[in-house]
Amino acid sequence: MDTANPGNTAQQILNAAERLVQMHGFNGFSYADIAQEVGITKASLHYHFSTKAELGRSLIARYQDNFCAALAAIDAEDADAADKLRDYVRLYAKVLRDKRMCLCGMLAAEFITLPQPMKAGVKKFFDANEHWLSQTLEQGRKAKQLHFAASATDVARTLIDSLEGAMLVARSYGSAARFLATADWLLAELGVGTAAKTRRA
Amino acid sequence: MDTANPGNTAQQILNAAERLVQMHGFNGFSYADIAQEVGITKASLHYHFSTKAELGRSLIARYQDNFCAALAAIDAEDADAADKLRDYVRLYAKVLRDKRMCLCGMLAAEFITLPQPMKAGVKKFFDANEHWLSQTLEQGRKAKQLHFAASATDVARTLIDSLEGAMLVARSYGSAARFLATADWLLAELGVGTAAKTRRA
DNA sequence: GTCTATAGGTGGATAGAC
DNA sequence: GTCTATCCACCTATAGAC
Repeated sequence: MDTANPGNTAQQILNAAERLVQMHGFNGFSYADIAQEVGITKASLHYHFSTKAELGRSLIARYQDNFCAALAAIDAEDADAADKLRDYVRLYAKVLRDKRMCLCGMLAAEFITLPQPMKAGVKKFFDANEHWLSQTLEQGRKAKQLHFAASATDVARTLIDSLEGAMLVARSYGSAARFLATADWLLAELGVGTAAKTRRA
Repeated sequence: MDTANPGNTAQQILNAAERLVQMHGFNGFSYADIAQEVGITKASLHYHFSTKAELGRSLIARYQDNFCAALAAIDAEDADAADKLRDYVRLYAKVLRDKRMCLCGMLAAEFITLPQPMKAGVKKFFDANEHWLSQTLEQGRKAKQLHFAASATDVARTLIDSLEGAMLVARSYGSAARFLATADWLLAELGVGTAAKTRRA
């Protein structure tokens, strides 16, 4: 959790690897890249993560943990389903601001080439997103704040698919604005305004 | 164009490379993979495509040509904007049926790592999609068949982003049905029913 | 146009000293 | 925990015979 702590090498390795996967893909970086960024040799990396597959597995696990914590934080902060969805989109936008792709979106592209444990991790991430979104959507529908005809699960999947795709394409144009435009359209279709959070004052 | 023609080696190479990129990514295959599939040596590949970057460039160019031809075929067959959009979705679904990702969607994930000419080609592909969709959407709106509040360009971008993302995620689940569910939801939001084509007679 | 042979580099991974 | 040294498989690319 502490990027600046020089003692915590494993976390520094994960930080570097995470950035590299999100930027270049799992097949687009090497141990040499991480070694240079962290400032140790390739050989030393194997002490912390015996194989690249094991490093990849750890990477997804940490990403999922952090993501789920962020979702819990949203639930703690917002009572409103519409506010929650807006903050959910902000979570994606924050990743894109560093010109990164969602870790699991990137891995989804390379899915076929991944070792089995990583494949399972990627699906688990999407499943967790779907679960949280479904609940949030259902909550909003019951409160007559969100409006949609399909099942909450189907809409949740559409949101995941579309937001991941919006990140994917936005990176080719180097345009976070393009991502936000698509995100706004999607939320608008559900009845969520794009302006600042609804305040009850 | 003729997969079975044994004389047309360049096309066979492109066919193999296209499949490999769509399945594994540009950084996820090698000349050895193509050589095996086509049945010639690695060295012979360089006679047809001097470098991997040049092969990638040719790949995108052919893909774009075929795609634009498919769009022209849709325009020739359908008068109706709703029918055109349904056929557009079918174009994507057809790619996914072979468990492939859209070539340029895959390359968008690896965008940062691509040689410059390939980057330009990927953008051109998305731009062509946007142009065709914008026109089709505008046509449908004028005919009061499609309904949307945003600009045709913004909706076109949302459709591209969302369909690419739906392909991306669907591949992790090995589920074409998931792609189709998202595609149907998107079209439904524009007022396009998911049932068979509208027939006038 | 396709081959053999090979160059020159980089991939992940290991052994063993410190 | 980190290092040096090294292995071997694989990468893209080239030279030159056929």
